[in-house]
Amino acid sequence: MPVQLVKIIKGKSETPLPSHLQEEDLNHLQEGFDHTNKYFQGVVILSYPLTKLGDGTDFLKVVLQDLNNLCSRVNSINILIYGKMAEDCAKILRQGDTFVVAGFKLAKSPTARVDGRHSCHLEVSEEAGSAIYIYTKPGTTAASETASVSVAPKYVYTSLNHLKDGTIVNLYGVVKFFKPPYVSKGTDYCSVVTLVDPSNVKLTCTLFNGNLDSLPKIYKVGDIVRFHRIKIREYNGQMQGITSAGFASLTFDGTVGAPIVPRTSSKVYTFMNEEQKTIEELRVWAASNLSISGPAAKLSGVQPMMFFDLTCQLVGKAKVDGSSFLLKVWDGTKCPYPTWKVPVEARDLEGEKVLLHQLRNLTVDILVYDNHVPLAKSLKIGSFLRIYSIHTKQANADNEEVSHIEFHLHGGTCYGRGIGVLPESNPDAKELKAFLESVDLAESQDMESMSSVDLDGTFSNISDLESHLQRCQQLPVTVLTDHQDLNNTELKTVVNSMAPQQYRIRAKLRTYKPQKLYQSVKLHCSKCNSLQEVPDGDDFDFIVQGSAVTASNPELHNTSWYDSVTWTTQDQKQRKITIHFVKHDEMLQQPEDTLLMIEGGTLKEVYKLTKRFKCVIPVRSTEDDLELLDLSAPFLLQGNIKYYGCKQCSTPKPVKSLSSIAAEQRPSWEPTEIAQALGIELLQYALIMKFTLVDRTGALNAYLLDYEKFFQIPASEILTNNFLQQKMQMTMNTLCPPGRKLDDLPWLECFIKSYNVRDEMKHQVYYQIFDTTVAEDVV
DNA sequence: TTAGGATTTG
Repeated sequence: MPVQLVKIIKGKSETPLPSHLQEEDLNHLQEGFDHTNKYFQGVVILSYPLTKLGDGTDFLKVVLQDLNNLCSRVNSINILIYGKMAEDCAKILRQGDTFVVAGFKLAKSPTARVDGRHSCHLEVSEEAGSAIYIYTKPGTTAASETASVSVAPKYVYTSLNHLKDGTIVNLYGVVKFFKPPYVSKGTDYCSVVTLVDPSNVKLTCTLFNGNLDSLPKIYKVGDIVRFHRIKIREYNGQMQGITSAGFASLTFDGTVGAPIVPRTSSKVYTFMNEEQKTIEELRVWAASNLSISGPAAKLSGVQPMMFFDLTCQLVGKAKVDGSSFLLKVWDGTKCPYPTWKVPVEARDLEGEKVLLHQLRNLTVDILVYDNHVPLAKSLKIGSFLRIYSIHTKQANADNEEVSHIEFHLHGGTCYGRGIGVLPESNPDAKELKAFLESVDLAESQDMESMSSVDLDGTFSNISDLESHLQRCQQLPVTVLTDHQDLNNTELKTVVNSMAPQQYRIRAKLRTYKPQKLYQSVKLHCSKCNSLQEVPDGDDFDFIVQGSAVTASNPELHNTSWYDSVTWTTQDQKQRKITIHFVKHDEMLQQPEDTLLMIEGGTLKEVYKLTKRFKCVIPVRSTEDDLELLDLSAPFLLQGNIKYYGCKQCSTPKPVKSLSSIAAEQRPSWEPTEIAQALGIELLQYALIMKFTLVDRTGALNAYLLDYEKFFQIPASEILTNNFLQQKMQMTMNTLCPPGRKLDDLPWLECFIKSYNVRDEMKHQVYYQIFDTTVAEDVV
């Protein structure tokens, strides 16, 4: 406790000084005396403003008067306070306070002749192990006025709803999101931490430090942190925390009832009963107000196409190439799928050879990329890790019969992707260690006993899985939604017939394209039948930025059907943003029912608004109305779906055409309705795939254009919903199980139509699947 | 300085 504020109750302090300290007389403050375990006490008669030295260190000069030597010629002495202590003292010190200093260094005072004070001065700093006690009378300082206990910590903590731009504060918070420290592009490690507290306000902090150890030791969402001297700034209209000089943190397990042991790199920190209470209160609050169920999984529970956090032990590591690095880890459980082995040179593989061999069926290879490589390289074999947001991917190599699962830690830090080292004292590391010690390696090497795995909870043993596969071989995995009365036509007959015609066929899916299913999502115009790629965010960003150049026309603000709000961003760019909230019955509706139009926002701000409001339409001003932006950008955003219009078929109308929908009894703000009002031909999200179908007579390629009917997954949601991508992958694995011989593939029942495509050069017949859906028990 | 939460497509 380097600086402590003590309140005097009835003339007495309730916290006596440590018993080993003895008071030193002013006259004994001379060079050559031993001042260890001594303290000097005086009354503050003068306190200079806090300043900074040339090297940026905070500095405070205080003059103390010795009340025991009031009659002496020299009865005052200069105290020079450096660093954090100077800053802390400056905050709470008042003239008239009693000031106790211990652990000081004594030096000749260069100003003694001029100021007539003691020939020496005392130098104190936290680094020197000094301690300062400030005794104050009730009502004389701001801190003591609010203190309700006899010992008030010197630190004042600001709740997250009271943060002000440009201040340096102390605060507590529960971790809602974090990126484990990673090597930034500058000189430091960086960690991003989002906190929340009972005021329900969030604060995202960006923390830098050249020393990994100085960043908060956060291991999971729900951990509780105490930050000292964090700087608050406004960024993009929101408060942001950033490390300032002297930043320090403590981190605590967020579990109610767990021991309160601060994790910190700093040797000196204050922590008192009052603060224990704060932690316990935050734990209780978080338990009922914060969802902390992370995407954790054991290797036994992994699925293709998922992102998860893995707590594991490092068994081996190897360099792969410049941008990737291999980690071999295990968690004692077995992955239910064959896992890939990254080929590396034996001499590049670090780790105990015997152990690597023993655990070969239990370790998985995780390939980490780009910014994670330096940290991965530095990991020690045997250490316990938590790897955040590992991606599992299903793939099959050309020479493999069955597909395998790959584990990737992609580059970047989205969603907290990264690697954290757990100390052995960490409860999760302890639990894992105990579990790993209990694993019977002999059993794990017996593949038979390990193969009765629980595939996504559907099959409890291998015979269930087999019978499911058999079912797939007997009953078709796709069914017709119409035309059941038709007979099947063999593929040879189909291929040899004239187009256009329609057929019912029974065939096997030998292969399909694209293999990367996300690549099958396109935008389709049902009017001109054109297909186009889904634009990426960069195009949108470019258009949004371009539109921000047009100033909002104030004459278009606040009409009969919308209210307008304009503000200027606090950042250097001083951008003006205007939002028009569409009203209903002259009233604003609940945000979740509200359509708004935005001018001058950034892509990020647009996305943020879609989280809260039903519809967002980016617009810009003209002389007499608002208009949509270029149609390469979405004209409408709902939730995380972006709606686009066909450039060729749309004739955009002024935005006031929307007022008719706003006037409806219950505006539903359906995209089709909005598009129609705005003269937009809505592009529909569709999955486009090419199926190579075979039967005993022949083969043909048939196209599938599916909005939702075939896979029973809305195509519009595939790109933004990982679960749906996973579901689609599983369906494809049933329709076309990787690594199977043709005989073992399941049957598909499809309805197809043939059609002619002619151009000047050639004539071709194409086939398209329709009126077909994946069987109910396959989805 | 760095990053400024909001998955890659190796």
